[in-house]
Amino acid sequence: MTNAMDIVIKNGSTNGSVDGNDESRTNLIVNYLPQTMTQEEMRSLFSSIGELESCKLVRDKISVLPASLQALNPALQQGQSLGYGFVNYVRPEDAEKAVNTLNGLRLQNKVIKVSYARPSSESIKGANLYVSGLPKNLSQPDLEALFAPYGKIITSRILCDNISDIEVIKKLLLNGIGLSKGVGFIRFDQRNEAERAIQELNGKTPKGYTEPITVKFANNPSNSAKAQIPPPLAAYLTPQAAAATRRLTAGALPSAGRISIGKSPLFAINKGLQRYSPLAGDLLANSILPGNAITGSGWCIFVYNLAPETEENVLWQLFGPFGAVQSVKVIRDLQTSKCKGFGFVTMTNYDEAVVAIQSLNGYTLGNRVLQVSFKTNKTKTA
DNA sequence: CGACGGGACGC
DNA sequence: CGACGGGACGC
Repeated sequence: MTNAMDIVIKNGSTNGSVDGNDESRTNLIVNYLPQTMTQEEMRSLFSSIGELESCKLVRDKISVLPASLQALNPALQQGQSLGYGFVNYVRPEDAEKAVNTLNGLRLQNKVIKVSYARPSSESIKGANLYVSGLPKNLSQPDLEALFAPYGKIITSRILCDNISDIEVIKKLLLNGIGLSKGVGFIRFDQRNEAERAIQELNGKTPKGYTEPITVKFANNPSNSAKAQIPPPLAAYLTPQAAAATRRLTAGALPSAGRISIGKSPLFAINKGLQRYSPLAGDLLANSILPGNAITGSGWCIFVYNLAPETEENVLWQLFGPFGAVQSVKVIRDLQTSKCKGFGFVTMTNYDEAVVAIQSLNGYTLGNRVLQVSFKTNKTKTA
């Protein structure tokens, strides 16, 4: 297994790569891309630095869509973005410049990471560890320090509780309870480094710790066998929507961690969803699909029972905490300029729109109970 | 107890 | 208590 063949670096014209091109100084890996970013958008961004040899956004190819629906739109045939990709420049100096200027760039709600891709190799796969039983006050540097003796750490992370409502924040502020769930991830450069860390740390109580920790290989994200969507519903869903639904079904709340304290109102997740929307379609009504999905222009949300004095900023404040908001619109009477009682909000990401609807439908704003749902196709003329 | 805009292929 | 992440090697 130990093979030095793939790490040969020479000054001359030859090297260890298969195709004879040394990519070690031109090929970049880009991580933490926004979910909605396409390969062409990625190409556009990185082309601004210099000429590209290639650009590849990695997508999952697992399809939840029947072939008949995919045939409607070629874009649906591709799986959802896995949030990372590769950019290979023609010139090493451009690659270097891309790392220096684009690493850390904020795109939508993400901060992208741009770094040199490691040479593709079997030895670097499956080097991600799942660690539990960590002290709640352990910092990320602490975690890395614990694992550093066993190899080169590529990434690390400590998971935190979802902050989905105001109660959690209150607890945090009043009691100073830590966010950490006591679990984290460590990705090593090499799998054998990860294996050694397991041998040395799993079940052990590190110095200064009071409890033993668990260290094992992290689950492979590709085979997360969570609740599946019933076929009739899946037939209407985009891959993104299906994935979001899977997460919701599994009880996980997407978009956690983005919360704006002090920008009230914040909201408890609404329990009794349906009764506030007697006339609205379901959350996943077929009337909203697949038109929105195909045009890719965002998810339009209908907001009803707004007060006559309502201004646009109210809608921004209501929906902003849930994710990327593209536009808001308060519908007004042309004569009086007073709000006619409803408005529209377009959000970029389906899963964020779902959470916003779930959270805001039934929410009492002033003395009015809002009704929030995906926009339907109703027209005034009816 | 009433319910789904308006503008428009754009640098 | 356990906890598996919006995404790190070309899905």
